[in-house]
Amino acid sequence: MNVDHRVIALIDMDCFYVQVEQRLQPEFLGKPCGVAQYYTWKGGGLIAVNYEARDFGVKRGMRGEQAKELCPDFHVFHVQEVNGKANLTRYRDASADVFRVLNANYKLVEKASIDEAYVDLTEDIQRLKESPLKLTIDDFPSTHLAGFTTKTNDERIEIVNKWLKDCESDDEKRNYDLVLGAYLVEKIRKKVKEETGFFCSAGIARNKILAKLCCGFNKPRKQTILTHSDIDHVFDNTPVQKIQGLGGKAGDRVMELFKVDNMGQLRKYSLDALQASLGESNGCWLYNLVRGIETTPVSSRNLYKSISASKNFPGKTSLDTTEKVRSWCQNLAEEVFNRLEKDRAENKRRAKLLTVTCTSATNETIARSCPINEYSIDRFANDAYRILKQFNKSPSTSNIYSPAITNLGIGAGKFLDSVNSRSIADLFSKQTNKSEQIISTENTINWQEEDEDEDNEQEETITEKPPSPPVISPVKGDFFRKFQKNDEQMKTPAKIETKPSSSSSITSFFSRYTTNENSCNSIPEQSDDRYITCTKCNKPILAWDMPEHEDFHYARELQKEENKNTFQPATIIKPTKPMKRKNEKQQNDNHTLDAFINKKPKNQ
DNA sequence: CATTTTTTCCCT
DNA sequence: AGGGAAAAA
Repeated sequence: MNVDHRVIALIDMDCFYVQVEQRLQPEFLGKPCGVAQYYTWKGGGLIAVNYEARDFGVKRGMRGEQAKELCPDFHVFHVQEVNGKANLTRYRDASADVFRVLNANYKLVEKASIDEAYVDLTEDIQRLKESPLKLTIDDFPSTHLAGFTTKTNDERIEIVNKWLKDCESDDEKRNYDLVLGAYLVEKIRKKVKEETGFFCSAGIARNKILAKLCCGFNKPRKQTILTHSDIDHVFDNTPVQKIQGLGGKAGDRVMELFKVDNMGQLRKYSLDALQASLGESNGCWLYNLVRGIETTPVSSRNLYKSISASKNFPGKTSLDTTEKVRSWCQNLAEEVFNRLEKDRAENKRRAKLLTVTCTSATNETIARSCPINEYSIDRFANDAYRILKQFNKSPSTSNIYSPAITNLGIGAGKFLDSVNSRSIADLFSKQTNKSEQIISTENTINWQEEDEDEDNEQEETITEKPPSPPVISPVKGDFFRKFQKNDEQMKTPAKIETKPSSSSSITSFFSRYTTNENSCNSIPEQSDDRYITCTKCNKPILAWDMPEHEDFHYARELQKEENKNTFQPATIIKPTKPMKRKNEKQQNDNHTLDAFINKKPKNQ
């Protein structure tokens, strides 16, 4: 029962941003609409278009003005602007409305994007089986079967009815849990509509990739089931790029390498053939997928791992003075701060790492990080600006910033629960009594001191609930993310491209840019108080990595403990990796991939 | 000059 | 840590 007897749904809100705006202004329901960011440049760029407008050929990415030409009745909603920057808060809040409903009804919900959720229904279906119920076509008002195109509702009913009959008479009842899954999804979608006002579509299948794929087959306001027996037929008509993870360069490479354009054509390739070109992990993943097998679990995570704000400054609008850069640091810092504060209140956690990203007019992107010691707009803005100063090539006497910045972003991540994970770990580990030296340095992550009163309470209650066991992920379905291009024959001479040599990388790297203003106080030299010595392994660990590092030790201990008692039956995973032992796996992968990448000749 | 703004995950 | 791919509205 481990193989793939799960039932997974992918729920996707229909043209979500448009629905959010229409909920606020219902008079636009039923009319062709879209949501655009900004408006001065050709009426803004559309990031969402509803189905009424799509009938006129309006597409995402178009300009508001262009949409008007195609569809004179088209209405453009504009994303809220704060300090001259698009602000997506309204949609994040609406997203939270949706997830409140999903989470209230199901335990295993994974937020896949602002408007998409995976739900693992397997257990709910088992429960449902205990009290049998008689389902009729009326329980499936918006359900379709993948692989069958129906023009009319009567046709749809005929198909679905036949399928329901088949499932009942099927002795093994292999498909019956998909029936129940579709039934549950009809119900949850109705509930979402009732409680949020939003319509959605859904796909129901035995794994995430298939659920995601078939969700797109009937939209909007419909759901589609993909049964095991229909997979071959569906894959014969599924372009490679339609598969999640293969929509970009990876998919192009697969098509080129194996001379295929749809998924079905990949069936004729052996596991070895796929692995030879794609590596052990990717080859295995694809081999199984083509046969309808994919084991990536639905993880129950609702919270963002990072919060960021960024803005493009294209062409003439690029940030070419220190004042502009300073000022936008302030604006972005303000947005990040506001969202971070809200997140702290709601989720009792704090971000520990601030990351500044910027793209220069030379089209080079850099990202640099520094620890967050204190939540404040000015701290974020100052830290960001101090980092950016390092990359300004103009003399400090000038107010010119060069090369000018065409994209600037500030983000925060590495969240740490205010209910400190370290104290939890300590409570459960053997030597409880020496946790004090972990956070002792002044310059490290001492935000705790401000919150002492509330922390005291929390520590008491901790003993009550044991920490959720570390999820040791099984053969995590890997995607194809290992393809890069190296075709920078461009005229842009690769600047100072003297790789930050392997040695003292950070120091040497910055030293190249500190011609003026070497008073970069918050990014200290190598007399590093950013490092803390781990008491468990005696290795120097970056301060902001310490909590994770601690978790690592903790998880390891737990695992040791568990291995004493239970024996792990080696992951039962299907007909996967036969030969190929662990012996040179790494070398093998790298080798084939390198050859693979370098081989690519045509790339204009 | 111009889809833009996010977010996550993988590779090195 | 930092760069980049992929995906979504």
